[in-house]
Amino acid sequence: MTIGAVTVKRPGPDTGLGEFIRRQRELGHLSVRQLADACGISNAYLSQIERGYRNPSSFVLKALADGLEMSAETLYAQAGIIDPSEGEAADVIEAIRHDPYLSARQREVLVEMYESFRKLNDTD
Amino acid sequence: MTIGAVTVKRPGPDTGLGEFIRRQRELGHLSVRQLADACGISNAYLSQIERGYRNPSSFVLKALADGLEMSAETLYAQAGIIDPSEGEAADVIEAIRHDPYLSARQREVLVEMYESFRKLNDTD
DNA sequence: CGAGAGCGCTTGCAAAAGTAAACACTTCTT
DNA sequence: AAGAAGTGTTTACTTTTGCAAGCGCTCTCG
Repeated sequence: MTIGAVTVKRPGPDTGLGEFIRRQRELGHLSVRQLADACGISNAYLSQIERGYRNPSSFVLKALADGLEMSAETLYAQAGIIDPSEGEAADVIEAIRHDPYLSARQREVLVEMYESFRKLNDTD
Repeated sequence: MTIGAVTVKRPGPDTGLGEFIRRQRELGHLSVRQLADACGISNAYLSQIERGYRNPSSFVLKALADGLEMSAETLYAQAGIIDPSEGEAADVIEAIRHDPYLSARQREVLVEMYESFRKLNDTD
């Protein structure tokens, strides 16, 4: 929320998961209603989740992972619901480097594209 | 439940998860109260979960996984909350899909590029 | 200037989660 | 036999989830 020139952090308790969801949604250029519809939940509820006022059930979490087109595990790790060590978020660059079916040139292209995406997201 | 000589399946809807939890609990020789205490939930509630009358939140599910000393993933897979295949192969696609810093669209682009590379290499 | 459509957010309520305190039953002890 | 302590289950209750409907705001279009 913005008041005057200052962005104020809202009170909602423990917004770790909510902020993560919001960031993912914004990266996908989706409105609250669009993502909520895609997940089959109400926009009101999604808004509350993102600001940490509601604590989604496992089913809603699953729907959110699907709606965000991401692994449910990644979302659960963010929610602190599984240990990050379980189903470790594998490093993309490492995986590309170790893939025996790619050429050196192809590996280079993929890594560069991945890194440029990451850089783009930083400046959003 | 047993009536006469016949074991009758109780009405509770969709007992897949509940039956799994009960089996695991019995394998560990724990009573309902013991497991419930270990999980920080009420014994009444655990009883209801096992018989499919309640639908535990993600936090309760996590607590149950801990109480049963099993991977949360395994339990979530049983609950139908994650795809059982998730979290196994740490190949490039998995790594991309797990990366929390990419947008859905970016993940899609990277996966498509990777797959087209693989396809190209097949016909060599 | 309206009118309409989009945005995120608030409110009030129905439905479900989750608990405390019982119940009925078995088993072991005195 | 009576009591204590264990088992799983039921009931009555409070709290939280999740939604429909609306609010206030901004932006675009005729």
